[in-house]
Amino acid sequence: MSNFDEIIEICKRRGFFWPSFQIYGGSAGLYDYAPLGTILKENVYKIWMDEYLKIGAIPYDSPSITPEAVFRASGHLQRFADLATTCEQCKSSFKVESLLSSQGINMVPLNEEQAASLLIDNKIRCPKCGAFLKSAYNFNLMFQISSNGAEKLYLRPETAQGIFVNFKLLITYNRGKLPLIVIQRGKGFRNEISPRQAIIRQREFNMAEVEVFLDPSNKSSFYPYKGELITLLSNDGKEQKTDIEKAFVDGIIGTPEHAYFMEITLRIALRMGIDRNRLRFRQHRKDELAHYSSDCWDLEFQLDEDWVEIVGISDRGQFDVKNHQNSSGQNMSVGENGDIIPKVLEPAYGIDRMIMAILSSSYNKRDSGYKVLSLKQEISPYVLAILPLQKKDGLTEKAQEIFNAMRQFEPRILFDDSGSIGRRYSRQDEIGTPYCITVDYDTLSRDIVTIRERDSQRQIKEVPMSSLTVGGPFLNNDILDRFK
RNA sequence: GCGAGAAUAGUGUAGCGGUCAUCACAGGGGCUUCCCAAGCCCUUAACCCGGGUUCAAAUCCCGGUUCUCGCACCA
Repeated sequence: MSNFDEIIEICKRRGFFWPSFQIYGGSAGLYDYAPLGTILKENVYKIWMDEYLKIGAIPYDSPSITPEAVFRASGHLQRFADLATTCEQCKSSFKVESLLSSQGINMVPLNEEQAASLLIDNKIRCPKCGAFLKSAYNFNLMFQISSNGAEKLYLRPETAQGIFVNFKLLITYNRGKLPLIVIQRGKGFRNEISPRQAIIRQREFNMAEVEVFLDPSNKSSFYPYKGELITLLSNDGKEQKTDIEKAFVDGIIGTPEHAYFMEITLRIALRMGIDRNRLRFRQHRKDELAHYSSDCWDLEFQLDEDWVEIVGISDRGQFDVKNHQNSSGQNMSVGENGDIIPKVLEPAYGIDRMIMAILSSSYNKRDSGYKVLSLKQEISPYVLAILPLQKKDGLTEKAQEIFNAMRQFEPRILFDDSGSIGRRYSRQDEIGTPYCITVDYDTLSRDIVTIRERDSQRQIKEVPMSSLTVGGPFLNNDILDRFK
């Protein structure tokens, strides 16, 4: 089993995520977050939101269902509904548009019939086997949904458009000031041809997007501040471990705001517990840029042999705001003279992939072969488990009493009295709970407990019960400093 | 979407025409043990779905679904 497979096995067995609708055979590319994964995901979102609120971002929440007009303006309608053809002889599939352009025909067919007749009229052959291509079909990556009105509706492939269309309200909310940072978490939907690798490529997935609106004429308000060290792979093929500020000064990263948000992104990933040594920023080649993007740096995570994109930080320029201004007729310019169309930098986070990166970074095996998720305290579904040493002599009742007191101020807490104590420690290790409190005979006689730390397996003994059951959140307790 | 392989308890698996469907782990209950998945006993729990072949199908055949791996796709 690969590292990835082992993590998936734990996630299914312990309840981080499960394939959806299994009793009816399942459905490709859809996953449920199980109980532990649901808490973990909220913790991930919280860190993300915290870091952006810190720098003055304003949050937003728009619908997943989106009318066609929005995607006509954004360019998604054309770019998402590619016309494709399949060779009847060798079964290979191709984009009609790219076949035509390779023959010097620069036409974009508007529908299936037109695409088919273009193929036939120009006697286009299959690049693989040479057979004539005769038919075309619509290859749509957006989910269209039905409604009782005439208007066509789609499930959004990114949350961004919900922000762009309401730019005017948002900039007014911000009292007309640029820069403006708007953040939105939510579901995105893409009709992936072949969903793969559990929660890595899904048809419905969790995103967290940031739209940074900037004055295109002004000097940037953002400048890399820390000089974080990370591997950069630029689109000229050069790879180097460097600091981000220096990379900007050296011209590897094009703009100071791009560098700044790369640093923010790296900080978020590290705070979540993603392994720095398995991260890199990779710049998109010109030919792989999205239709709205002029430059893009992805934060990628190494999962077994593959590099997986977990965040894309894309320079969208004035593309979206301009398009929506033109299509809607609404004036979206800002500034004292009303003549500024803002440009946009977009850090877009794939939350499911970040979760996979977190789990993979945290996964370890002890010498004994038992598995541990060394999740950061902020991220782990539960921070604490209360365990009676044995199930008799009133230890369970005493442990229950402590549990009931502590859960008043520490909701991420578990109680477990089944099996042996060692088994219970292992169970908590496997779901990443950083601390266990053991209730033993000394607790009964002297009101003291033992705290056990997950990664070191070290214990602090003789901790007065009252220091835990009265007061604030468990993680704020000074006693935990003794594990450092 | 194509090609190849696969699908059996919660998880990982054995069985490859006739089995009370194997085993391990996990789960529940008990005995034992006062600190790291020990041991013993009991227990819950599965042949992806539909059709066909056959006296008899988890097993063979045909569809579908899902998964894995390649190719393609990833705006």
